[in-house]
Amino acid sequence: MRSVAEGDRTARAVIRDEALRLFAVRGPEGVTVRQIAEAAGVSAALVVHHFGSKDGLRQEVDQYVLDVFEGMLGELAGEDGARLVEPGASSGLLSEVFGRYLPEGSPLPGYLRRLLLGDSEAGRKVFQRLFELSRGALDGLVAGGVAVAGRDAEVRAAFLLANDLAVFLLRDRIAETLGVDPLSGDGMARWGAEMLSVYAGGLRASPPEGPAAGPS
Amino acid sequence: MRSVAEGDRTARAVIRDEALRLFAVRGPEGVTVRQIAEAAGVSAALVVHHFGSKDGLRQEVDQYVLDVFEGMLGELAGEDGARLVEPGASSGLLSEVFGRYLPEGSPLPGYLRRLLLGDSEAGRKVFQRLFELSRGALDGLVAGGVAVAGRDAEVRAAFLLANDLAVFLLRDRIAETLGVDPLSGDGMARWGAEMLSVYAGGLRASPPEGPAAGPS
DNA sequence: TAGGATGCTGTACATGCGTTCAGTCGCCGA
DNA sequence: TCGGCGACTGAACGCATGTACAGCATCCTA
Repeated sequence: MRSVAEGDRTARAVIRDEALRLFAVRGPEGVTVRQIAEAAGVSAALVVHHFGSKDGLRQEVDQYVLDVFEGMLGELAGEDGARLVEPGASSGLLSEVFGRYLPEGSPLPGYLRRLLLGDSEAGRKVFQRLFELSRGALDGLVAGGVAVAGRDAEVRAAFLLANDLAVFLLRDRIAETLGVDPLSGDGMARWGAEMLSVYAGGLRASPPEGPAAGPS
Repeated sequence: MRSVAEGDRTARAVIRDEALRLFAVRGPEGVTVRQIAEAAGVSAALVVHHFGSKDGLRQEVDQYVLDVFEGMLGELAGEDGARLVEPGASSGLLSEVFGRYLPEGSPLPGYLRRLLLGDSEAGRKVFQRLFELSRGALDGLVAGGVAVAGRDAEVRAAFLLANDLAVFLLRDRIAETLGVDPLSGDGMARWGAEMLSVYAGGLRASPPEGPAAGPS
């Protein structure tokens, strides 16, 4: 038999994808080689055959996620950063990217979450890249007159990025407490409205009245 | 021998404390019973003898952390919530609490981090409690005229809480990228200044000039 | 059409895990 | 003083893990 299973992906690709899916949910430590093999419909020995070891597989999945993510961010690069704080924007940069490029149940967000919270080299890269993006977006906002650099533009950009990531990292907790998933359409509208309101005028300012309408 | 080791803590307490320390760094899954026993200077069998099982130990550590944390929050309850957005405040509620009640190298923040990010019942409780605190603080700010409730006070409180937790959850990544630990004295001053500036007047507003001085 | 390379499997092995168990030591109430 | 009791240990058990290995089937090449 010649390595074709599950459509036309090679068995190698199927293993990689199943590993990605399982790693995203339970983390590499929480998943066994045998479980990955079963999910991919192959033997445990084949996993080792293709990737050398479990850690080799983990590294390859890391790299794969990095590449896919970079591809998504690359498509975004040319756009106007000022969209971020404009009417109708989503509840953040990441939600925007995910909502646009990933299907509903994609394991990528979960995997990236673990990457950001762990201390892998891949995680550092992702954060560094996001920070550069945030830094650039802030510059765009300043150029557009929508924001000022503040006394410390680096810290201000990091503050905005951290706030953005917070919704993503605490999604489940927020959903439980608020009763609405902040990354769903409904949740993004409510979260985004408050976020934009604060960013536009601080805590003293009221959000606009109309549904999901931006500051004049 | 009568169960006295490491000062006057019982062996049981020593085991609990060492487990807390190790769990905070590597997570319960990443620590073995034998490692906990060695760190506590006892046999692995004694760990099981006192706590029934590894999971029993984990549950007890969870409860212990919950109690200590609740004690810290209780002492804070009577204070004026408006302190949060006032000049000289720290870079957030949690940093404030930790800085005030915990010694430098305390494992508690790390443990709480894992609690908040995992999906344990204890984690849900902690977040719920913090949300109530945030909700109350927002009410205090509104009463003091420093903020408005917004169109959706629940979401606004969650937004403020999530932003606060973000610094805490992403501490390492931020420190690497910015070159300064956002929870150190220096980092808190810089982070807090930008945070307060945005909360006071939005992204269009500049932070004040003086070092760590608040809005007029 | 021979033969080597490649995809793939079942089995086996060493290791480390959580847990059990029989037994020792020292304290304390009767 | 003695008998029970709780703290505590070393050794062992069953199990799951990551990995190595020998072998089988299929394909590509010469």
